[in-house]
Amino acid sequence: MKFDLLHTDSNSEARAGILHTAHGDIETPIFMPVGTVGSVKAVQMPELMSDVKAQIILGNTYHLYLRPGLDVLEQAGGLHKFNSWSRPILTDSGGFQVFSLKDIRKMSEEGVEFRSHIDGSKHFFSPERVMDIERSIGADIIMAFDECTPGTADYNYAKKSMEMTHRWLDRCLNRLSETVPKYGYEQELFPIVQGCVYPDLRRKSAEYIASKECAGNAIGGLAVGEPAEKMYEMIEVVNEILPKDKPRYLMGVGTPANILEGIERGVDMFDCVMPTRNGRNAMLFTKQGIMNMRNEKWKYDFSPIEEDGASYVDRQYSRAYLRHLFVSQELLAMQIASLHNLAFYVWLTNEARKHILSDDYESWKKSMLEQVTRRL
RNA sequence: GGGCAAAUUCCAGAGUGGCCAAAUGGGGCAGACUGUAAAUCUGCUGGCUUUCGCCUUCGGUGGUUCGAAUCCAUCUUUGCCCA
Repeated sequence: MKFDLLHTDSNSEARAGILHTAHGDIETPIFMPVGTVGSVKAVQMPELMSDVKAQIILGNTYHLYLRPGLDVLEQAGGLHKFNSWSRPILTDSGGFQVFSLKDIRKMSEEGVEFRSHIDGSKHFFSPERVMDIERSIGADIIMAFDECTPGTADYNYAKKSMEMTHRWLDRCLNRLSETVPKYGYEQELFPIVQGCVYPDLRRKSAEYIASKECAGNAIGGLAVGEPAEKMYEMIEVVNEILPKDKPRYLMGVGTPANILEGIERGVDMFDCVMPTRNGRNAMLFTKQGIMNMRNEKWKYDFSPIEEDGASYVDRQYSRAYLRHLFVSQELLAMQIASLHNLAFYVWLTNEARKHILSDDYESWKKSMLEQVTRRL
């Protein structure tokens, strides 16, 4: 896996590059749709390819391990073949579930015991086990098993948690060195910086992660309860240390504004459930601002969803029609909204890339930021 | 023509003397959602007022009572049964 850094903006840390993987190239900065259980909810693969123009999607180790299970994935020949997504895939390790499923898991130095959210059964995730599972899933980029520390953690907890995540990283790397990919193409591990909102911890973590010289590096434990300003500050602290010649992935972020701010601070890759989840819940992100499609104000608005939107659905359907679909709880509403939002997110990062390459990212970002944060 | 039953706030439907502006569900309106336990969750839903509170409302009218959605009389409407 190779990363070509094409250009860095002269007025900020914003970068444009290309990440080469076994399943194709990824032009950065990029937004990666989340497909937790092997499917980007409410969106078909052909739509994801040609309408959203997604270059890479995510899967989740914890969820795929529980369903469909490793035997199915292995017999299918890996996740790419199973879900028929031929472009790159990244799997998150289950580290986020350590955070989001904190009530049904027990953590120790050895690893994490989850009680399945589906049937309550017990499953033990050690760093070694997670690497084996990610081998079986067969993503191009596999994330290290970490603890996603809550943004509200105190210093001592954050420090201990970070140190354990570092030890887990070593165990992940060891396990990977002892095993080989199952499906004949390379898999690269991205380690994850933690350290909560504490600059010295973040620096320490970034140094440790950088020292491993992995193919790419991730920043985790952000957008989990801390103020946005803290998040931006932590990105700056970390990106001063993470190598410039490797892609930087800000995990789980975020709003269009978060993404523009992240790019400005040198982040190359983003993922977030927001475009799909909020889309299913009737929230549309557009370059003019945010729309709640359930609102009565769209009832008689027969204009296109977004005149110059990034997807065909924006011109195919009117606001009044989409509102009708949401009010009627029609499945098509979620499909249209998800497709629209994902297309917008990918468009936003592609547009950022163009402006980085033409060296006017800062001025473009400033005007775009004003627009996307408006409420329509 | 006779008998019985019922009429409640947008809808359905509880409530049968004060704890009732009135349960619950639906609908409506608004908000939340950041490496997905989420097609989920939260709030509001008679009017006025910052709160206290006041006013109007349980088919119409007239009563009984300190007090009525609740009791009585009558009218209207609807449903069911018998002819």
